[in-house]
Amino acid sequence: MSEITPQEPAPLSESEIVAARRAKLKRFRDELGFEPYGNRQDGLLSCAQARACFCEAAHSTFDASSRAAKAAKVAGTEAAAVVDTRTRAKIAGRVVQHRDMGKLVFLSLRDATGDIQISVSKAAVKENEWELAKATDYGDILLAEGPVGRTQKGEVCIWAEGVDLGAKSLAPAPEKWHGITDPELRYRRRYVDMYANPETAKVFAMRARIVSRIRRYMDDRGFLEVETPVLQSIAGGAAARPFTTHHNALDMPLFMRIAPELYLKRCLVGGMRKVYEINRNFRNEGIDRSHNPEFTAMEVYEAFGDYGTMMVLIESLIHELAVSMVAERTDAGLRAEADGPMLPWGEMNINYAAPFVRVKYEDLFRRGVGVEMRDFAAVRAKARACGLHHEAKLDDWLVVNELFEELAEPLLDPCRPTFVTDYPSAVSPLTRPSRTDPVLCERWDIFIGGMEIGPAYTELNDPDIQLSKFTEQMKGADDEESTFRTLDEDFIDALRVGMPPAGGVGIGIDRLVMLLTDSASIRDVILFPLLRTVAPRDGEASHGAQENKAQSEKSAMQKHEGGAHA
RNA sequence: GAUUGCGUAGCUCAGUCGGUAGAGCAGCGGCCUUUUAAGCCGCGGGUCCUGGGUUCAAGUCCCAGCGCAAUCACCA
Repeated sequence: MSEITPQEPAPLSESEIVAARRAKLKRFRDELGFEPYGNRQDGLLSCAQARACFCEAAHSTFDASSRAAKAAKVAGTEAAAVVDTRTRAKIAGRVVQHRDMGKLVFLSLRDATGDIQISVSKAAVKENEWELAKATDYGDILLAEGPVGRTQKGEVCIWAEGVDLGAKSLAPAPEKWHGITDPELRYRRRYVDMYANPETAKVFAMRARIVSRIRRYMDDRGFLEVETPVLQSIAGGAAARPFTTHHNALDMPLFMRIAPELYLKRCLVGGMRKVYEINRNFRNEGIDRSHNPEFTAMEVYEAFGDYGTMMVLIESLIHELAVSMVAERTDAGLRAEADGPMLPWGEMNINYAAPFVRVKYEDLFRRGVGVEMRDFAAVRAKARACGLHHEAKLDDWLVVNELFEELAEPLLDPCRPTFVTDYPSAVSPLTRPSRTDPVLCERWDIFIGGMEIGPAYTELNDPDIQLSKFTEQMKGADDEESTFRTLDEDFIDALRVGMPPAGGVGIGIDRLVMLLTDSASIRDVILFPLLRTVAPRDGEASHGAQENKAQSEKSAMQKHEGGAHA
C-alpha cells in the first residue's frame, strides 16, 4: 500500500486547475520541504475548542502591552517586556477562505466542529511556512499553531507562529460561497458536500446523537441489543422484494434481509425477555423521498408485552428525542413551548407533546368515508361513487383499506404524531386478532408529518395459526412474489418450542431523523444514498474506474469458479 | 415503471426571436500587514449531458438515449 511511489500520472484530460495543484504539490515538497500527505500530529484542538480558548482579558493585556512597547520603541525609551498570556492552540483544518493582504494572509480553516480564522504574518513564521500560507489552495488541509487572539474587527483568530501541511488537495474546490447545490453532485461526492456545506455535516452529527440516544433509552429500560443475520436463506418478516446474492463456497443462493423480525422472535423463544436491533434492511423496490433501497430501522420485542406496551415505549422515546432536539437546535431558535416540544419540518411545525393523538382505524374510517366499515354494501357503493373502478375485483376488506387510505388517512393532522390503532385483521394477515373483537387485530401505526414511521403488533405466537396464515398468504402471492416467499419452517419450529406472548414494534430510523433534523428527503439523512452508476466518458477513464472494472471482472471470475466447483 | 422539469467553464449561474459562448467565484501573473464572499490591474479556461434530425446556420427547434429531481405507481 505504502509502496506506491509518488509520480505525476497527469492524464491528458486533466484540467489546468488540477495541473496547477499538482505543480504546487511538487513545489511544497521539493522546494519548501513539506510532506504533502502529512504525518501524525499530537495535541490538536478542534476548531471549536480553539475558539473557546479565546480570553478577552489576555487579549487586551497583550494588546496594550505590545502597543506600549511599540510606542516606547518609537520614542526611543526603555519599555517593559510585552506581556502575552493568551492561550496557545494547535489546530488542523481544511482551507475554506484565503485572503491574501500582501505580507499578511488570513485563512479560515474548517473541521467538523466549525471554522476558525488564522492569520499568517510574513514576520512571524519561517520563510517556507510563509510561502506555504501564500500559495495554499482552497481544500488543502493545513495545521497552524499560535496564540488565540482577536483581529481589529473582533474575529477570534490564531496568530500563527507555525504552519504545516496536513494534506494537499488536488481536486478543484467548489464555489466558496454557494458550496455545491446540485443534489446529484452532493450525493455522489458526499465527501465534498460535507465540508463545503456545513449544514450537511451537522445533519449527520445530529443523526449520530439521535441513534446514540435511542440506544441509551433502550439500554436503560433493560432491552438487550442483538445482531441477527443480514444474509438469509429465506427473507421473511415483511412483504417486500429482497435483493438476491450468492455464497460461493456453499454454492447457496442468499437474500439480503428485508426485516430481522423472525430472528428477533427466535431470541424471545430462546429466553431473551426484551430485545432490539438497530438494523439495516434491504428492499428491492422504488426510490423516492422517503424510500432508499437500504434503510435503517429499529425493531423491538418485549415478552409479555403487547401493542399497548409498545405504544407507551415509542411515544415516550419519540417525545424524549424531540425534547432533546429542541434543546440541541438552539441555532434554529427552537424552544420548549408550554404545550410541548415543537420542531419544524418543511412548512410544518410539528408538536411532539405527549400523549400523541390516538385514533381507532374504525373511527377514522367512519369520519373519512362516511359509512361503517363493516357494512360492505355501503362500502362498495361508496367505492363506486368514488370511482374506484376495479372495486368489483377486490375482496371486501381490500376495498375498505383502499377507501381508508384514500379518504381517512388524509384526515390525520401531520403536525401531531398520531397512532392509528386496531386495524382490521383482514388487512394485517400475520397479526394476532383482538381478544375482544376478532374482526380487528392488535396493531397500530404511527404517522408523523404525513409519513408512516412504523407499525407495532401484539405478536402472533400460536405456531398453528402462524403456519396456516403463512400458507394462506403464499397462496395469494402472484408469481413474482412467490419466487421470493418461502415458508420458514424453522421459524414455525421455533414457535412450537414456545414463544411467550409479546409486543413488537418497528421504527423507521431514517424517517425519524428526517423529522428531527428538518430534512426533506431520506437521501439527506443517508450519507451515501444509492444512485445509478454512470458510465465514465472517453478520456475520463480514471484509475478508480479501471480498478472497479478489474474488480468486477475478478468477482465474475470467482463466481464462475464457484459454479464450476459445485 | 409513468408523467413533468432540469443538465452551459472546476463551482454557482446568465444566455432574448435560431445568427461568432457570457458573468461571479476558483485558476495563472502582478500589487497590497487587520481581511470577513477582501480589493485593484492583467491573462488563460467550453464534448453547451450523449447521439441523430430540421436548417444557409442549433446551447436554443424536433426525435431517441443517459443522469438527477418532483409527482404518481410499487412498497413499510
